[in-house]
Amino acid sequence: MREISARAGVSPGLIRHHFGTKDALRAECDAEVLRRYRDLKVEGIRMSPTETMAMLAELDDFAPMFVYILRSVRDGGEAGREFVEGMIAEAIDFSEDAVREGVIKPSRDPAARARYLVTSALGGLLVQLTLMPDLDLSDMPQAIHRLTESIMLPTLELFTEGVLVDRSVLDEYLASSLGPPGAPDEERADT
Amino acid sequence: MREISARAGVSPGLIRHHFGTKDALRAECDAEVLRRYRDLKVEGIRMSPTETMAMLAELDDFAPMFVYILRSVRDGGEAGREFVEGMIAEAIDFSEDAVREGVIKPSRDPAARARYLVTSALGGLLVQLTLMPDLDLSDMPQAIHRLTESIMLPTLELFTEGVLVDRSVLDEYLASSLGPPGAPDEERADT
DNA sequence: ACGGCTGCTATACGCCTGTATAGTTTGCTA
DNA sequence: TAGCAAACTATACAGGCGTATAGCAGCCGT
Repeated sequence: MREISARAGVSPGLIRHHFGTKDALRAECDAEVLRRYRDLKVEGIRMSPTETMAMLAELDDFAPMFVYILRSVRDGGEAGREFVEGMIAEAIDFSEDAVREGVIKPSRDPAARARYLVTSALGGLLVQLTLMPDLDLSDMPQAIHRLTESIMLPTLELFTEGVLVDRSVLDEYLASSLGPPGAPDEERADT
Repeated sequence: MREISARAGVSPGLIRHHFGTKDALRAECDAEVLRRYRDLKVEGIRMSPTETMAMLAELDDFAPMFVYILRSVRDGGEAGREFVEGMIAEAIDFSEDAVREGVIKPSRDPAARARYLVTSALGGLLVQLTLMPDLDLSDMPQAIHRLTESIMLPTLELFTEGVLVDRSVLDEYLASSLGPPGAPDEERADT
């Protein structure tokens, strides 16, 4: 609180006068960031979550917002969850279109794949950022830029070629979990 | 400190008496966990990082250690970094062998791929765990079990089939970043 | 039996944090 | 210009934290 007020150039009491409690301030900030993110998504052209993230990170204007979101995710608050679930929902929609357009392959469980891809991308970024020894908020955009670059090649390799040489592991899994082999691409109902 | 001592059933003063400062205690705990992890890796059969993580999470004996590690990674301390870098190093070795044995495909940048795969897997797990609304340490093993299960299918799909339908994106990237097409900067084993 | 060392507790100090309250300045309007 | 509400400050209070100090019980070699 005191640090926030100091950075704002006001006394600590004032921010309490305006926002009430600390949690209330946090809630308002969360709502504001969520709102801006949604606006961004609406006004922009249809982008994959990965593209959106890259854009958020590159543009200096959005960088603070981006680190705010990453922090929210890391800290596990309600805002973080909302953001991630939002991205997953977007990813599901986006994949559906992309599959229809013949850009990406269909999945046996599109929702699970979207969740997996979003959390992996977000989490991977988060881990690599938190493990950077000295990370100043000022060179955040640059750091993320370098990161996305170093991730580009492995991602594209994995996304177009996979890693495994043959299908045996996948087929074994499908056989053991879906019953008879050759079963249709149907997600199994969890008990 | 007080909570730790309470759980240990001793007075707060005692733990300070034995360990000195709080950071010293933390350092000893970090070292101990790192040591146990290394022992585990040495005594065990050669496992991929993913297998190791799954095992860590499933066995109730190792679950506390596993959440300790995850927390360290999330909090970005030295221990977390050491752990992640260790896993990456292991993954590099492991992939080398697996490539040699014809199990996984070679990469244009094996180190980058290993880093990408480890941080994604770890980060994805971390994000999904963090975003679980009510997470008790007692049902941690179960939570991780469910998580690994929900991740299994997308992972296998992605690892054996990829997501992209054609190679155009990858090829464009390779062309633009490596100069003239067909000029590999590292060993290149095309399919 | 006796110092002395070790394991251990009780209590308090100083610091930081979020919060509350009283008082002061500023700006708008009657 | 007077008055009043809103913006803003100064200061204090309570709680939690890591830490420091003083004291007590039990074990040990001599």
